Amino acid sequence: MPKNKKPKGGRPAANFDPSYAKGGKGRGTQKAGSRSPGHRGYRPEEEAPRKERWSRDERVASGRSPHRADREGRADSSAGWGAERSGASRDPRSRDDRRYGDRPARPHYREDRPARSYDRDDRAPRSFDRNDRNDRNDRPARSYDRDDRAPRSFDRNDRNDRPARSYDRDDRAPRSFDRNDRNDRPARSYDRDDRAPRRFDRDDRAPRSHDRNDRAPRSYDRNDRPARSHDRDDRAPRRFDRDDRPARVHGRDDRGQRREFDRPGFRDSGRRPSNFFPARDAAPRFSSNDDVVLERLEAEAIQADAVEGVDFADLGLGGNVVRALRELGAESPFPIQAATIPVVLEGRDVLGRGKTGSGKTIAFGAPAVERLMQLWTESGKAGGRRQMGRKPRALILAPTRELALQIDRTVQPIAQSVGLFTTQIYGGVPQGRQVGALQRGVDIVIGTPGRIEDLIEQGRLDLSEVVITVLDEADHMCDLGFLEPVQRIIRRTAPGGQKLLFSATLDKGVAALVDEFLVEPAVHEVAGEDQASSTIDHRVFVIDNRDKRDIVAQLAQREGKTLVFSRTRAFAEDLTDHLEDYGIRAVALHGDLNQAKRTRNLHQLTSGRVDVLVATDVAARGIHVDDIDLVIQADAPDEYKTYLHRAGRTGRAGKEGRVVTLIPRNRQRRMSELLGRAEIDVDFVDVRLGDDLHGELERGAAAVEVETVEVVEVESSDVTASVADTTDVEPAS
DNA sequence: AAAAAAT
Repeated sequence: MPKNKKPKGGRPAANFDPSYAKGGKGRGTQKAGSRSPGHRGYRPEEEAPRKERWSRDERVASGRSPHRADREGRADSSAGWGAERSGASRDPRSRDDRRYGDRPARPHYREDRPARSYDRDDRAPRSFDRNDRNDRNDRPARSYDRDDRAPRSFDRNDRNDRPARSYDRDDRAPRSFDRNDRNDRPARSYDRDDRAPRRFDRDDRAPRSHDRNDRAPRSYDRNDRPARSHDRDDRAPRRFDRDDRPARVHGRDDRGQRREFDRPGFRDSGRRPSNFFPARDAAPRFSSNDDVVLERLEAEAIQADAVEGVDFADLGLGGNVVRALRELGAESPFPIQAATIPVVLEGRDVLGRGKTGSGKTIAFGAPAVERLMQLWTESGKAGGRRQMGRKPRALILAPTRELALQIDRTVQPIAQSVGLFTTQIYGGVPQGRQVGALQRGVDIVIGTPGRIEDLIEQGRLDLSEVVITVLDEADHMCDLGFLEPVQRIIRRTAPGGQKLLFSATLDKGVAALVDEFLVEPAVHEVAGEDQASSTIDHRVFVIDNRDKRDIVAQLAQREGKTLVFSRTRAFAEDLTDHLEDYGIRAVALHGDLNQAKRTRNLHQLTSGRVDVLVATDVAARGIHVDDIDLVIQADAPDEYKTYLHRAGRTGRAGKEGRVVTLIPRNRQRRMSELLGRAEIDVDFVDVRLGDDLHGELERGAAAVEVETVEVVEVESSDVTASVADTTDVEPAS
């Protein structure tokens, strides 16, 4: 769709669609949005074909309601709940008409969106045959042998006509042909609902006695902490003698090796790489309390099989919340949820660790909502309608915008079920809508540190009544660059408020926050959540670095969703281009893209419109996309935690997944150490361009299963094995 | 190196 058809008043024509004026279905009326009533339906936001792609994600990303607004004034998530349902049911029109017919004007937003004709897919044709590109089935088998390949006439010199690279793919020249030409692509459901019920497989659980009273006593050595204003007198007395703690129920100490690193003096042993916990190397202030968090984490392990027969109501959640969870697809609690929900409801501070994809969002989101509701009731303020300017009472912080958005997708319906309002506060989108929501009154703020601080400084966000603060990916939020803003934000919340820290890799790195803000936190993890019980198959290919892009392409040339990690934004772009050169539809996700594109590109993967997403570590943590079955680490991570989080984008909720890490020869030792820290045992395989890589993956899979079993035995009988030795341990087979 | 504010 070329930019043509000048609209009235010099408004940008980008979103104007001529077909619209020709009388598409239900388009006759002139309503809000027609700038000039005499003009034939100038309503840039209502151009028919694009509507289908105006997804929930995009609405939410722009600060709008996840709901489809039926009329003005109900566009933010906090304004629309309930009304949509009842309004929609009375509306005699078809669903599509309801969806599109009355949409309020949103020119200020739509104009932010790139014009369709600048879409990545509309780029100028390259010199090879485009028609083949999108039909993977018809394309002749490709030899990945470099010399064999037809010279790529689309080599970089052809691209001189491209503008300087801004990573903004919308700068590209328009392409003439229509998107609808793509009928030769394999059929695909473009209509996947991101909020589809969780398809978590829960059949592998064993029975459990859900008895909270036989929990081990906790140990504390924090007598120096100031008393907390909160009323905690009803708590059971606690022991302060750490040695009294019972041994872990689970025989194997799955953190034993990591603890080796934490021991004083280990640093001097020469085995510790300098980049391990760099922040703490430079910050001796943690030294005395280093092990505290870790020790407690281990003390509170819940058995993974202990949730059999327990439902959310048993854990103390109210009927509305339980129903909301059911609608989200969560019928019964996962272990980490069973562990943390009752404790959060008690009002205690909680540190929670559950492996990637284990359901942490609900583990903190549902009880936070329920608790907010209870506090509200106790204070006698419940039941009233929304009050203007009601200050937020819960805050959820996340490290990336995409994660904040995703958390809101889970928490908002839960909050809505009890009449509470949420809003997202993050950067990259105009703040007006977010501020508007705050002015109307919001109960739960979900966002990223930068914009939250910004709005605080502007005096538009007041956290003084926040009594529940959640840090998702809490260890990451304590990394250099994040920690200080996070501290400043938490200091703005109500003193004595409840704090919940969650992460799959929660470790002593959160000590800075724990010491300042938490009081006698309960620490929970799920026992036996180690790599041996993982559904992820790990592989390492040792490659020649100059073949990296081609090997990535060869690996990504497959059915199924693939997530590729790159260390830098520039390489993510480069790889994306390279994949497209191979005819693999791929999009990028990194911080050089504007937020609209980030959201859109991620949605391209979740919706299945592309199979390959090339991302920086912006996508490493927390992001859930159904059915990613292959993660390719084009660049190996530097930290074992990064490895675990990236790998955790696949194999979620008991599904199978595979991770392939590409490393050059000279990185084998470092990689081996990293994997040791992550407690993953993998054989390295030398691989060359042109090898049957997928065959290699399949061959590896069977072997790994056997090895994994062996590793458990080795480690459980020798928890003191040094990390450096771990990957050298050869299975008996 | 990346992420997180907007300018």
